[in-house]
Parts: sequence; structure tokens; C-alpha cells
Amino acid sequence: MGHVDLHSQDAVFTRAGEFADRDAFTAAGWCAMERSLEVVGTRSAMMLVREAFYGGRRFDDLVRRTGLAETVASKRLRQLVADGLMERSPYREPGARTRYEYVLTERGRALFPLLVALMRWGRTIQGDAHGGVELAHADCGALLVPAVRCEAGHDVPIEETEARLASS
Amino acid sequence: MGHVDLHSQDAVFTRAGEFADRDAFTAAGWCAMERSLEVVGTRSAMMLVREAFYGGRRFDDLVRRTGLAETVASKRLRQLVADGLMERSPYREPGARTRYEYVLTERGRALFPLLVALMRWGRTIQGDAHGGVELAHADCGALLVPAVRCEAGHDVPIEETEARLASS
DNA sequence: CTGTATCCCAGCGGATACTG
DNA sequence: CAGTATCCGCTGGGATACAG
Repeated sequence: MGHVDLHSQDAVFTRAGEFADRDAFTAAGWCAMERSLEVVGTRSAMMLVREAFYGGRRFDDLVRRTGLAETVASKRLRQLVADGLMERSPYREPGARTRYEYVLTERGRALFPLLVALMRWGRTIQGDAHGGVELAHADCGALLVPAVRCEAGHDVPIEETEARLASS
Repeated sequence: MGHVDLHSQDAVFTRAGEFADRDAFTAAGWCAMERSLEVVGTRSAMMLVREAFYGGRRFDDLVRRTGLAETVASKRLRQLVADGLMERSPYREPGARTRYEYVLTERGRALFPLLVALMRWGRTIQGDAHGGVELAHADCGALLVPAVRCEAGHDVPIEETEARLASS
């Protein structure tokens, strides 16, 4: 491999430590990404989470505003509750009978960057000739964009990203 | 709606303009998020993109390192190319015969924040008792985290997020 | 080595009908 | 209003076999 990169301008992650061995990954087993996809990898799951971020709480609202079939919404909500992304709790408005509401848990709210990333990336495809909902900073009106930082606070571009096996 | 929020501590997006009308969304049609999910909403798509970020290029590598069946990888790669996330181009190492390689396009590389969000969120579920691959800042070694900013550069928490209908 | 063709199964999502 | 039960088509993904 004398001339390693024919396309060195195409930035990819660097590989550190054992992971520099190409096949080490196979031994690493399930990636954290796949675990995420097991939980929120379906259209219905993300749509319900999105509506929850928009403030939807009641079953009927979630169904109507996602456009999902009731059966699908029902099953998915149950799973989202089981997975700890939402909580189903009873509440009663004064004078009304008891209802149930679905609210995002902390784990569910942790999907905020994921939601922003999905919505923003979707805007870039198929032109911008669409209506649709967009997310903005309430204080200044500018559109939201997903970013990548490290825990030390630096902005991290792709070229400075290192993939390695977790110490664990 | 005198007492609006029973749970004002549960941060959700505020709704601006027409979108304050709950049913305006239905008229807004497909959300950009759903378009994203149409393209990268499958396990195989994101796994192939992930491997491409790790530097995988050849069909054989992508298959082995994702663990996907060849048939699935083949079909998915073709679709990723059709969707403009990857490019398939011939190249030849000196003395070897022509091969093909798959490289991320700019649009594919724009999935970087999405990948980080998925990998990071996946770590938070099912404990941290796992090996697996983690992403870090090569310069300082700290782990990557997804963030949300606005185009004006402010960090934006959920409470300062506003959902509105795109002007278009 | 880099795929494609075919067959198969499981899961997602919708339609319809029915309960509390 | 807030679901559940049942059925059914479509697609994602794997196994096997084959081709350039």
C-alpha cells in the first residue's frame, strides 16, 4: 500500500489503536448505532417523538397529527413507553374525566439533536420547494443546525474524528 | 386555555405563527424528517454509511464489516448511489485489475451529525457495559457529542426552540 | 472479487371492526 | 375519547445459488 489514499481529500475518520485493524470491528459486535436504530429506527417511532417535541400529549392528537393508523400508534407508543422514551400518566383537567397523556422522558428528550439532524438533512434533499415545518432559535429566528463537538468543547470536523474501540 | 401547561417543566418546542394552530401541521404535509427516513431510515443504509465514514470502500469490505448479506448490501448500495449519498467509481491499483469503490459524496458526508447523534444516544441505553466503537476528537481524545446550534451560532436548548411553518 | 437472481420469513404499517 | 383485535400487503433482510 505505497500510495495509500487516492482520494485523500475525501475526509473519513481515522482509526486508532486496535481499531486500526480492519477486522477488529467485527469482533466489537453491535455498534451503539444499531441499538439506537432498534428503538427509534422506524418511521412511526420518530414521528411520535417529533409530535411529542411539538407538544402533543393526547393519543388522539398524536394520531391525527402524525397521520399514523391508530393501531400502529398504539403499538409504537406502548413500545416507546417500555423503552423509557415516554411516560404514560393519568391527569385530569378540572371538571373533565381522567385522561392519559404521553410525555417525553429525559431519555426521549435526549433525541433532540437527532431530530434536528434528521429534519435539517431532509431539507437538503429534493430541493427546497416544500412547505413543511422548520425549527428555529426562538430568540433570534435563525434556523437550527446540528453540530458536532467533543466533551472538551471543541468543534470537531470529520477530519479530526477518530474511531476507536471503547475501553470499557 | 387558561391554565395552559400542567407540566411546564417538561420542555417542548414553542409553536409560532400558523403552526400555533394545532392542525396546521396536517396541511403542511410531509415533514423533512420523513424524507430523511425514506433514504437513511433503514439499518442497512446507516450501517453502510457508517462503514464509509470509517474508510471502507470496496464492496467486500463493506459487506464483511457491516455483517450484512451480500444481496442486501448490493441493493442498498445501489440505492445510496441513486440517492446521491455515495459514488461508485472505478479505480485501479498498479498491477491489479480494475476495481470499484464506493465513496461518500458531500451529501453523504452531511450525515456526520446524524451518525454522531445515533452513536451517542445508543450508548445511553442498555447500560455502558459494552465494547463497541466510539468516536473521539483526535486532537484531545474527548468523546464526540451532538449539539444543536442556530445559524447565528448560538447554542439552542429545547426550551428556546421554535417550530414554525416554512415560508417557502 | 463483485456482484445479481430467486426464494423465504419477520416486521412495519394500514383497514376494518369492536370495546370501555 | 382512547385504545385493542384481526387480517393483509409491502418491504427489509437473510440464505442459497449463480455470473462476469
